Amino acid sequence: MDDRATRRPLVAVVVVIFTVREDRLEVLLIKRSAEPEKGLWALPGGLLLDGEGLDAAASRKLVEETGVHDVYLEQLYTFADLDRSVREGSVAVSYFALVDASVARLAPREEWLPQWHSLEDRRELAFANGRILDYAVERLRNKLQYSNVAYGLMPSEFSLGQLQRTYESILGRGLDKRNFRRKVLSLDIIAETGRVQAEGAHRPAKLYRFVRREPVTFQ
Amino acid sequence: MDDRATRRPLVAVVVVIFTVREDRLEVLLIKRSAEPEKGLWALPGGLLLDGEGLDAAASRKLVEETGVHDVYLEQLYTFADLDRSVREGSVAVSYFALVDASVARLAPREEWLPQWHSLEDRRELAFANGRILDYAVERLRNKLQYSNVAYGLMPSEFSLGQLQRTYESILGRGLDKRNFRRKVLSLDIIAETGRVQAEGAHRPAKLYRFVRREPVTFQ
DNA sequence: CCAAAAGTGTTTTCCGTACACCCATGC
DNA sequence: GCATGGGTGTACGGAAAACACTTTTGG
Repeated sequence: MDDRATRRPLVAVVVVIFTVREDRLEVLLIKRSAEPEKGLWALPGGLLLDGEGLDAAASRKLVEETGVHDVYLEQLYTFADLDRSVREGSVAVSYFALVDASVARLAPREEWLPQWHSLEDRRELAFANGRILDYAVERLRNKLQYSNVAYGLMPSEFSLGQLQRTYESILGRGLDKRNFRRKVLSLDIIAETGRVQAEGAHRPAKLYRFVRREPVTFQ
Repeated sequence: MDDRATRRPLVAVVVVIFTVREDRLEVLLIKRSAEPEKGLWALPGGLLLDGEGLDAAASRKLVEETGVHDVYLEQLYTFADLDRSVREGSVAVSYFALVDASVARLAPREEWLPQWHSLEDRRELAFANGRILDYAVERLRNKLQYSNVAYGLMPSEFSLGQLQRTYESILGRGLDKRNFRRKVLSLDIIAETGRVQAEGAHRPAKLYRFVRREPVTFQ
């Protein structure tokens, strides 16, 4: 075997895929079907294909696991020696993504099964995945304040109430309705569609859409 | 030759080393002594050594080029295919660092000569180094507002005037003296040493030191 | 006494937060 | 008519920004 080759680090991507289901922030985890840490849950990831770029690999992983493309995807941080199952000296470039759970179609595998997990429920995380997850959540919560990332989680039309519940689920705390509305409207990231949504025994809600369904940051 | 080996990406680190000299923000560049892009200037960097971690490699590069250790060093972003001289499929993990120019001793090589360059003067930058540099400057300016990173650029004792000039050099704009003093003092990152510095025909300045010479972030 | 940098407070503006009531609808 | 979520304005407090003069020294 080529001696230099064994010393050459492998490069992998790891993707923290978030969604909001039933007012809970959830993350996609894969059940490991091989040693080490077999049976535990881990963030989806894998090696770069020959000649593939980092963003491309992350995007491919996202499609493989959820079937969605063109969602919010951002590089987070790069770790060395994250997953010792690959080999010592490996490097993992982490990403985070936001998908609309109602659009995602999780790969229906027997082995390496993907599944949404509530964030609290992280007892059985493999490797240092807990650290990445914490970091991703922190970044997501920050980004929410001064960008339009949430477009990745919302259907094409939505009420301000729905949007607020999504924000609250991610931030893990309640928000004041009036302050929330003033804030998101002042950012000019959403616009009225002119249509309303009548559901239930109460006043129908105006519907909004994101002005741009691509990353926009302020400040 | 092992076929898998040729497809295995190489991992490099690239370090954006900043300093402030004569009230100008400067960056350390290395003159390339080999093709491609021979003769152009590039950010210092290199491959990981066998078993070396990312932070360790960045730190080693910093010592090799400037002789300093224990300075502010932070991971920035990871690029694929940055430096095509290494090989296609390579990955470069970028870092940024801050050093006191009066302490740094640049490696006195003939080949691959390191040299401080003003930020404006970037006509002859190799590869995509310009992008990394822009990103590093942006991150540095942000970090300055809510951390004590500047400790890496200041001598052990300094006046508030000196500190303000350093901030202004990095931010590229003037700051109000009173607001600046109120701000940095309120952050509790510096403390009076009790000594003063008399230089020139004017009132002597009180000297300060950083309370902690290690990364501290607020908010 | 003059030039030069050190040092010092007050006012205004803006942003985040706290807070309570009426509106339109289905049943 | 009542329960339900939709929709709206104002007041307060803290941080950032604007702004000018006095102090201390060396020559």
